[in-house]
Amino acid sequence: MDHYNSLSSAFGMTNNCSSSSEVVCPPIDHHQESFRKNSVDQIPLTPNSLVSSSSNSEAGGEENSSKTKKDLQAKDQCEDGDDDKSKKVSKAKKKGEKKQKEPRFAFMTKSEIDNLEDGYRWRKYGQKAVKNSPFPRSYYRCTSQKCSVKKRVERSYQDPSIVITTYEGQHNHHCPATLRGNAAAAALLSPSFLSSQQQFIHLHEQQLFYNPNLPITNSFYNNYHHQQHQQQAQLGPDYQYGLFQDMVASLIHKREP
DNA sequence: CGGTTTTGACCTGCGC
DNA sequence: GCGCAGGTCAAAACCG
Repeated sequence: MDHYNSLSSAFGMTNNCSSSSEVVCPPIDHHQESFRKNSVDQIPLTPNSLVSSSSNSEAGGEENSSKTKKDLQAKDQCEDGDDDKSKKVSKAKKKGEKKQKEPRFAFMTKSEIDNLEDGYRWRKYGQKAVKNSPFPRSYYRCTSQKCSVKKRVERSYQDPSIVITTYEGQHNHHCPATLRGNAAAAALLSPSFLSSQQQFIHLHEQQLFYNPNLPITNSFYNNYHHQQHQQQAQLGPDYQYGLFQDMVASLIHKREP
């Protein structure tokens, strides 16, 4: 299990990933059925501001309300009796305190399945059309109470075969799932209170562990590297991927004679 | 019947 | 200040 440790160290498995920055993932190429049910290809991703701004919004927003909702919040919500304006949830409270962003961790997965099995249980709480994309973005929250981890899932409009998953926050409980009959994999995952970044690493480490022949090739790495340069040029210095380079390089080194 | 998904409205942040 | 886009809420619908 050598590469296991190398991966962890490459990512700096200590909890301090720079806050408010979105970390992207390495490309790990594996087509064979891994311990997950999905066959996937993982590719790097983007930083915090995923969406660029432009003009046309096909999403639009049916603003012409059909009056339906309205009263819902007006009713039990305003117990204070303040201005009806303040209705809505008290979510944004914390006066003065600017809501800090949780560290995010995003990666791309080549899969026909949108919602990838990651061992945790999620409840969908929203879906939005994404500007310039025909594919909607789905919002999920961890079903465990007291756990505030969220994830977003969307399909790349550039390559519809790619699913972009963004985790936000850190689980404060054990992994409840059994990962599709693979008890060993579940066992590996469960003892941790992992950040989403760490979770991702664990997943890949497990995949590598159970699939020693995963094709992590130089050509794949080069392709990945090229993509990273493009992404960085596009997204600026916040885009972090140096660790991934190290990690992938280390994998190549270990696997290639 | 309880948990999950769907879906339109609302909130918030940001750029102009 | 306004408008847009992303994110969230919660009633209703759906499903086991």
